[in-house]
Amino acid sequence: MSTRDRIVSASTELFGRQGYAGTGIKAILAASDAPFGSLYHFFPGGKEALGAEAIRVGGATYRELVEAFFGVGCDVVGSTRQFFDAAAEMIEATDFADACPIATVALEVSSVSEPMRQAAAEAFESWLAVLRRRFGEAGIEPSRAGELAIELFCALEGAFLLSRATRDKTPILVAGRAATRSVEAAVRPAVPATA
Amino acid sequence: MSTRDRIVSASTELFGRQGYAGTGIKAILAASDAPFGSLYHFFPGGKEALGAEAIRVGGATYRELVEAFFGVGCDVVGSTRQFFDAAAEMIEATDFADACPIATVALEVSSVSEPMRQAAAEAFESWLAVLRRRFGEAGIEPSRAGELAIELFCALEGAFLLSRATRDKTPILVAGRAATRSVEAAVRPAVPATA
DNA sequence: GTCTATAAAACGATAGAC
DNA sequence: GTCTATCGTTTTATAGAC
Repeated sequence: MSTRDRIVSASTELFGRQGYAGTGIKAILAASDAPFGSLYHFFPGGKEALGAEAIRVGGATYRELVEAFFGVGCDVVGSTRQFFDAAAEMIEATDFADACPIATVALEVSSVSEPMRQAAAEAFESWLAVLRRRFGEAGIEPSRAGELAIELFCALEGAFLLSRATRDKTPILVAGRAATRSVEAAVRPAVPATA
Repeated sequence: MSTRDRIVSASTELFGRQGYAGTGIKAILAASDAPFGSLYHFFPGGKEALGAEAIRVGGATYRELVEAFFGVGCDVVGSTRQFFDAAAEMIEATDFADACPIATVALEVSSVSEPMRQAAAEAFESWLAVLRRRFGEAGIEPSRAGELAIELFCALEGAFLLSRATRDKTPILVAGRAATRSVEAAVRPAVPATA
C-alpha cells in the first residue's frame, strides 16, 4: 500500500469517526505511518484537498457496499432488509463509531467548504443512483424509484445519527423495517381499507 | 439578554452550522459581543461544558418547535405534513445552513466526548417523547407509536443531511411525504392487495 | 520523492487588574 | 463579575536537506 493510499485511508477512517475539523493532520500522519512532508507532496491543496479526496474514496467504498447488497437482478425487498440488518451489526461491532463514512464531514463542511460539500453531494448522489436503478429494474416507475431511493437514504442516515448518539442499534432496525415496508409497497401496491 | 445567554445563543448557532471543532471560542465570543474571560466565568468546564449546554438549549428549542406543530389533540397526519413542509422552507430560507441545531455536533462528538454525547441523546429522546405521546393519543398502540416516532425522526434528519449537502430542499419534501404516509397508515390501516 | 526542522497562526485556557 | 493581556499548545503549512 503506497504512502498516498495509507494517508487517504487513515483520513477516511478518522474523519468519519471524529469529523474533519476534529482530526488534526498530525493524527492522520501518525495513523498512516507517513512523514509530515508527504501530505503536502501528494496534496498541494492541503487539508481541504485531502478532505475532499477522503470523501470521494469513502463515498466510493460505501457505494460498492450498496452495490454488494443491491446487485443486478436482486430482490429489492430482501436486499433492503439485509442492508439495514448488516448496518446495525456493523455499527454495534465498531462500538457505534463507524456508520456512514462521510455524514459527519458532510454536515460540518456543507456551509463552509464548497469543494468538500460538492464531493459529498456527488458521493450521496452515486448511492442514490444505484438504488434508483435497482428499484427501476424491479418494475417500479422511475419517479417513484427516485423517491424511494431518497427515502431509504434518509431512513439510513437518520438512524445512523440516532444510533450513534444513543449507542443503541434499535433505530437502525426500526428504520430498516420502515424502509423495507416502503419498498414492498412500491413493488406490490396495497389498497386502502374502506372505512 | 444576559452575557451568558448571548454566549450560549451564539454557540448554538455556530456549532449547528460549522460544527463543534470547527468553531473557535474566539468566534463565539465575537458573535456574542462578550469579553474573553466571561466564558470561563460562566463555564468553568471550558469549551466542552459550553458545547453540552449549547446542545441542551438547542435541543430544547427544537423540542418546542416540535410541540408547536404536534400540539395536544392535533391531527397527527396533518401535523407531520406541515412539519416537513416548514422544515423545507426553513432550510431554504437560511441558504441550507440551519437545519437540525445539534445533528452536526452529535455526530462529531459521539465517539469523543461522553458528556456531549449524552446531552445529544437526551435531546433527541425528548423530541421522540413528544411524538410518541401524540401518536399514542391519536389511537396508535404504544409500541407502534414509538417506532413511528423513530421513523419520523430518521426521515427528517437524513433529509436534512442530504438537503444540506446537495443544497436542494427536495429530499425534505420526499421524506415528508413518506413520513406522512407512514403516520396515515398507522392511524388508518390498509389491507394488502390480493395478488 | 522522502523526511526533518521550523515558521506563522489559531487554539483553548489562565492570571490578574479593575 | 467584567474585562484584558498573555501563556503554553497545537494547528496548518513551508523551506530545505537528503
